[in-house]
Amino acid sequence: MLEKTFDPKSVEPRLYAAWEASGGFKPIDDPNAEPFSIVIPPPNVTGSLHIGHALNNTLQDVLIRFERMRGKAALWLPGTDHAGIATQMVVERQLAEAGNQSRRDMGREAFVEKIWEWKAKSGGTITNQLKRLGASCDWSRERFTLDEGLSAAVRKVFVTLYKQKLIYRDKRLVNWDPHFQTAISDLEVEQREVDGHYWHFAYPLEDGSGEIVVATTRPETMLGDTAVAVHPKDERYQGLIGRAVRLPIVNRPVPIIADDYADPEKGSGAVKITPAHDFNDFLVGKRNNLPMINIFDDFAHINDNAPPEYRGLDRFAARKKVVEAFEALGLLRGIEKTRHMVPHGDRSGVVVEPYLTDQWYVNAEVLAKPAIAAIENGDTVFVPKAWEKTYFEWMRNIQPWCISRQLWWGHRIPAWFGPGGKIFVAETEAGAKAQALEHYGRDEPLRQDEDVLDTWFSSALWPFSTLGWPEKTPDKASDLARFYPTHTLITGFDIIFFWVARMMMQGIHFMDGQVPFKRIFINALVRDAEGKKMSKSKGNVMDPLELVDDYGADALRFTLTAMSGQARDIKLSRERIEGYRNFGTKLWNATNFCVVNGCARAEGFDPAAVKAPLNRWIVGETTRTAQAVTAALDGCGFDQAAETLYRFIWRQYCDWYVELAKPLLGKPDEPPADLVAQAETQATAAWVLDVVLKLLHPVMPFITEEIWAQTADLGAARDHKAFLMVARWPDLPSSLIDPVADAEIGLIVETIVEGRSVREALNVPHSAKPPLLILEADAGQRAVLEQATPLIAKMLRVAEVRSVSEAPAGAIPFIVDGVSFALPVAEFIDVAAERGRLSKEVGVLAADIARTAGKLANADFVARAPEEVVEENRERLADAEAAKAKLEAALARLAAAV
RNA sequence: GGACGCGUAGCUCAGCGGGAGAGCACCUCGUUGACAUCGAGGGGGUCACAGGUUCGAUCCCUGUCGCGUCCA
Repeated sequence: MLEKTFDPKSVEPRLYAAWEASGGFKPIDDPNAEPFSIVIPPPNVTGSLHIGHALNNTLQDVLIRFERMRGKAALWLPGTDHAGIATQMVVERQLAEAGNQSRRDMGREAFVEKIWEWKAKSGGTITNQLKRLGASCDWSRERFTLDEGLSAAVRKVFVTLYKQKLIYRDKRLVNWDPHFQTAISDLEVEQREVDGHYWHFAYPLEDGSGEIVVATTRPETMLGDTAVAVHPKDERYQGLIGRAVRLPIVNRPVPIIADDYADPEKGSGAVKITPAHDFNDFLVGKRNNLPMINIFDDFAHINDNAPPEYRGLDRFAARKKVVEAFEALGLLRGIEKTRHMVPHGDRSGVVVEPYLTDQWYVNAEVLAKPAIAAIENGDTVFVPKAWEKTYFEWMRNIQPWCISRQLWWGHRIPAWFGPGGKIFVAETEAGAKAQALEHYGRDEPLRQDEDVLDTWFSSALWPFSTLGWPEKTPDKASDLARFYPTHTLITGFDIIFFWVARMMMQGIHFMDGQVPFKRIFINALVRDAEGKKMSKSKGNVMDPLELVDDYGADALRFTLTAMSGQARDIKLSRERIEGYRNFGTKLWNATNFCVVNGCARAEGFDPAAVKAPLNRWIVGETTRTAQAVTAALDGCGFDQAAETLYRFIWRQYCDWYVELAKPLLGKPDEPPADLVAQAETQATAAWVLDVVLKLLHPVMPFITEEIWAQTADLGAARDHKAFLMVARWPDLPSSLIDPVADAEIGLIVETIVEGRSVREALNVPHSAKPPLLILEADAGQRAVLEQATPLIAKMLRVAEVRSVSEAPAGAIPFIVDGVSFALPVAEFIDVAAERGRLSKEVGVLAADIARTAGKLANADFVARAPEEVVEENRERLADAEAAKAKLEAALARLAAAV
């Protein structure tokens, strides 16, 4: 007897600890075992588990548990990302709250020390949360992007790419976050739609012969304007191209140039060009050799390139002042309200500035070429395939990758500046000094670049840096040799560009052309029940840990797995999770039934040798299920696997097998007539349950492991006594499927279903136990039905199943699989209801006959459709006509009886 | 503006060339030998719209409308 219900709260922590202690999360040592590896998308070390992580990591765990059970050397390598800005911000905020010195007062070294202290104390939050979800990561191999090994990998990659001239310094526009005073990546920029204005400014022509009107949402940038552009074909301005306007306030002449960028349809058709503060204008500036005047400092305050009265002003104050100045000068030609997209730093929340600075860049175009080819030729495949379009789109239009960040938390760039601005790049300071000595012929002071690398730079190396590179190399016996390339990457589409693509580039470049993973599974994005992206500000976040508390990890995992349909959003609701919690309970209760009814493994049980049709049927259905689940998981069809298991366990095993098995099993204190059949059924039920536990384990590891343990001592010992987690995955041959048993049980089931439907439709009382009469059936069907009398009697609540030659008056007819039944319940019959039921049935059949007959009358159909389709329609027609004739006869009898 | 995707039962979604399914919700009934976190039955859909291809279209193609995401 099991406990009344499964209690996740007590079981989950106990089992997780036991699993981990057993060493079962580590790949098996067997050198013959096929390696199967996954690297985790490293969550930010500051992170806490949100529902997206829960989905992503559940799917990874499902896959790794599946492959582990299939006997592979399965490695799920976990770790966290140092997450430059996010982490620095968290610690800065904590310092401020505690009233400590600011980062700048404290100095770089002390501040970084503080971050490490913070990491030691709080950095493990998310990994502990993953454990609550059941994630079977090999924690002994856990890595951190800033640990010593990964830092060595970063330095080696940087130096190598520099030597190959694939890393270089350049002055370009970057996304500048004035709050953190650093460049940030495109990924860290969030476009937000905000209310704004178009200010229409008149720029007087230099010769005083007129003016040209430009519109802008950013008036302050006019302080850095170096041109006005018009479209080369815009007839209105043909005479002005090549002339100049005098920039108000600044009092600087700037040329009127012709450039395709100016859109004649927009506003006046003329556009002001500020090359140092707008990405489009920057390109216009490059094309036209315009000066680039930077008007901001690192805080986005106006610098000395602007007139004195503007210097030091914040950009928004400057905006106001510029507009006022235009108004005062009588040059403000209009203000128009608008809503437009404005870039914000996703961490700081402030408006990001395009800012002209010196930064380090990776020549991504060169690295992208083999990474594109790898997808084109199938070395790596996307699942679903459609995502490769997104990948190609970006990779074929790739821009130089800005990798330097003006932060303190991260990998310090291994570059040293010497006198005269000479740069020495080396993995160590000693190396740089040696280069400098050679270059200058004497010791000169070197200053290391203050900047750190983009966090994504180290993430891009994750699939090989975590496996021991560069210390280990692919040709030696090592994790790297064994587990690279990894097999499947499971991640979200939001980081295809920023992470997936870059791992492809770096992996191929540094691992002798070997791709970092053979398959990329892109999981859906989790949204709330309204389809909104979950965010704290919307207040619609669902905390996975709270859901685990309320329903157990298995229920959450099953829900996420079942809803993980490809290329689609997941709208999560508590009702759904509740439903799958109930599913676990159902399995628990079914197990309890088995236990109470003596179902136990039999020594040497052979599923192929069972005799009873019911048992042969369930063995076949179990086989189908095992095959379907295996195929689904093999192809990342997680939702299909979950769906298949749900249907089999609930709708077949519980609803039908267990119910139909009851007569064979007898009651605990009342043995059935056939002890051989009883024993066989007990053994079969236990066997099916063991298979089911294995198949369900990857999705619902806790409850299955617990049931596995609770049933460990029932009957013969299992082939292995360890955890279910490392049991052998079922591999059942199709020969276990018996079409004869399928047909027999199918007939019984359908008879019960139809009979019940008829009873309910006519309101036959539960207490009524009429006989079930067989009017017409072939000999085989008759034998099956008569033999199944106890089953049908119990489940259909009939007294007996008997063959008769003619239906008594008032008997209700129904037809299953060509068998004609009658239920004599004259005393309960509501004639009108029955007439309605029969007429409706006849109507449905008549419509079907008309459609099918019409089809078969179409010569083209008969000639062109496949033979089996034509045949199927012929059968359908014949069956429908036969059934209709019988029901019409019954209808006639009903009329006669009244 | 460009690219991609999506419009199937009240809701969330499967299906994707041969007369449409599930879960939840809803209605009726039920203390039947594990399970009320349950069981039995039921209602409910011109598969967005319009053309086309085909013997046959929810499924393939084109267009329209609506929605979403990413990139400008």
